[in-house]
Amino acid sequence: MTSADLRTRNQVRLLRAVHDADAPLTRADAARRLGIGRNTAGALVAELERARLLHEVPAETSGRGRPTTLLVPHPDGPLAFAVDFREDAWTLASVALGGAITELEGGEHDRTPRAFADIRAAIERHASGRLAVVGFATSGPIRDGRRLHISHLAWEDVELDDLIGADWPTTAVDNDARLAGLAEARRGALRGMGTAMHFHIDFDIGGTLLLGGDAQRGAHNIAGEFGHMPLTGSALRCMCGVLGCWSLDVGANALMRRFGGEPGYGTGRELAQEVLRRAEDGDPEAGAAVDANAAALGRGLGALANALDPEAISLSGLGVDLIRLRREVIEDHCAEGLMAFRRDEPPRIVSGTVGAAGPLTGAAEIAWDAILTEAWVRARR
Amino acid sequence: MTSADLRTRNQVRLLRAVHDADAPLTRADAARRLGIGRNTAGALVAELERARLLHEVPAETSGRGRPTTLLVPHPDGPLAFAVDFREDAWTLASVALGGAITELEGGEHDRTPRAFADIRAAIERHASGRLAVVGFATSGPIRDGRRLHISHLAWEDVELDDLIGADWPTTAVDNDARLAGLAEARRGALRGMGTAMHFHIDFDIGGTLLLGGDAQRGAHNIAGEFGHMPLTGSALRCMCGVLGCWSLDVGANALMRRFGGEPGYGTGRELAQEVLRRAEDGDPEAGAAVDANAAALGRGLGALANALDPEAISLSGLGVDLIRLRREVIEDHCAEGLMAFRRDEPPRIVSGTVGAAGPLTGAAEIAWDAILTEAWVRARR
DNA sequence: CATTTTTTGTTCAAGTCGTGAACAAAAAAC
DNA sequence: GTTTTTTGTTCACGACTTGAACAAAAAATG
Repeated sequence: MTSADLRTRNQVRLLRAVHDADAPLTRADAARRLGIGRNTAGALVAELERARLLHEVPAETSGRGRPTTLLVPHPDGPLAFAVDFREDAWTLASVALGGAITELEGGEHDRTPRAFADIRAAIERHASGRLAVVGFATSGPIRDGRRLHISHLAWEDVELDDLIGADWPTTAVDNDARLAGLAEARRGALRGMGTAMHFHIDFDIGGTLLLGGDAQRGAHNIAGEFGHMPLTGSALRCMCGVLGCWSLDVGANALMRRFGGEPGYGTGRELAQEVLRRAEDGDPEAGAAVDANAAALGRGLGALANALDPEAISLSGLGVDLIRLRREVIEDHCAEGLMAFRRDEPPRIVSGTVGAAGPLTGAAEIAWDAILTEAWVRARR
Repeated sequence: MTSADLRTRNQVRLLRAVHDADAPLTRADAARRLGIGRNTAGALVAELERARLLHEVPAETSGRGRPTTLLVPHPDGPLAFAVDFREDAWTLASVALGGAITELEGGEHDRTPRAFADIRAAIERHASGRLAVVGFATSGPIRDGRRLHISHLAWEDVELDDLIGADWPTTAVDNDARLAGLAEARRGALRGMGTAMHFHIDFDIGGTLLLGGDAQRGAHNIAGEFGHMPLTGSALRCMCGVLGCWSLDVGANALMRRFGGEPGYGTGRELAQEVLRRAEDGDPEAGAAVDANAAALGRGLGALANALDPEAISLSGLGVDLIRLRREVIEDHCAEGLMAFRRDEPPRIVSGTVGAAGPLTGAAEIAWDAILTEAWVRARR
């Protein structure tokens, strides 16, 4: 590492600070935050402005002192696109430095890999020279970052390379639940935490362990199937091939099974919503089902907290409803699952604040992660 | 970060390379490994020699070319001490740069916190000006790095600060199972892996998740109680206060329960060894017990692999015996617990290679981690 | 045995970088 | 109108890594 690399490194740190801040940073602020002199900050920013990575606009003054400038994305700067590919629809958005999301287009799809062609066409419709990296969120595990297993679309071992081909822009792909967790860690309820977890509860449970603001991927990029641990003593066989998965007792599938629906990825989401609504209105049968769901959720969270000791656990999807309707049930059963000596300091269980935009937001984050590197910035100068 | 810090950073990287290498590095080797020029390496080493952090000795020549030097610990360089504090005994060792361990002293103790005074006296007997940091391995969770919970010594919430006082040398403390895992990750069976797990099986199971060669600690430094997740459907209540812990079915306590011993931390280790011996000799009852133990172990490992996707899982303690006697049982039940799509690529289950020296080795690693920092090296120059 | 090849150590000029100090600039407070 | 506070700018300085060129030391070659 030469002294020139030092410069690049500081520029990346500066850009990262701008990207991560929730309010625009002033130049003097940024200098303090990075622990560098105002002169150095000036030199860094000047170069970044010339590279069209950062733009300075006058900041409205506040308090005394010479007025400073706000560091904002350059109007001709790089953009990340983010794609949220769901089971029957997709969304394409553009994301500027700092994380501001502009939805560009969305569409439904026919559940065949052809959908990727539609998405690529949409990307091309909106792409300009400013497009730098596409972040892509999809459901299902993505083994080694290349092979898709989306069971409810009956995509088994679909090669990602075949789908996106060589003519796509630079792309960073990851799993939706994991990206939702990343979004909470970077811009939501888990911000600033060293150890945290996130779970998305839909038909079943997917999640991720978040360490220092990064989602863990595992050795084959398929970490996060927490729903497929036998945490609640179920005797049923899960669609994944294992006996007794936690997911059998938590999420829409568990509600459907109880109310006669066939577990699977069809219209069950409406049924689940209806059960929640009825429970909210006082229907005892629905209430019992929601109780059981919340209890199983809490029990599993307690077990996981013993092993991984998160500071907080955020939930999305049905988890938000369960917290709203049954916080106490979740927390009580979580406490029961906690080792006695931990019960005075249980993990905080919170609703995610990024909400349904989680996968899209997380996709934007991994795209910007690919941009905010020394290699990329060095090449841009 | 000024250019002077760049120098320190490179010196730390150099020292780290020397420490991590399994064979002494030559100066030219080190330069290549760090990607720096021979001239820079020469300057770095000269300064480190002056700071008594590194010593150069002529390397026996091999192949052609001008002979080079071997980078070895300086004879007056800093030393780490490592302590392994077990339930009834302790060991004190001295560890040089590179990880070479010299056992200094050991002793038994009376299971009261007084043991710490003995250990401190031993440290003082052996300490010289070269002692830099003491790494300390103890059983039981250490909440926030300060409060000990060693249930089988009936130490509940013992304040570590009271025990080691202000007059101890700089100390890095951590849990023994976690340090055993760290030892495997740094110098054993898990070396070089991005995601791996280690479990120590004694009376029950303790373990750690290893990411990029580092053991995860959690938000309150009490991560790793994987044994207290309900992975095997037990209906018993565990000593920890939770129903159905994995540890109830794996380890010496499970064997003792089966053979009439009272679960607890007494003499059960001999009983467990006897059961293993009898199983090895073909005793059917003992064999069945060992089978059950191995099956429960494998089932839990499969579940954890779904969630955390380790490349390999290493075992220590009884786990080594279980692998030796029942590898197939473990692997079969692990596969049953794995989601179907992962079964063609299961985590490798291996015996740890550091063995009983795990906690001591891990303690040495965290001590050297505290030395091999930019702040420490800068202060030393 | 002399020469060539290979590898490593050493020296030196060149190019960068961040710093700290001093000063200028611009606003608010007095 | 003056003082105080905060920020921007300039510049000399010290420190670092690099790359090239050359020296040194061993093995290989003939």
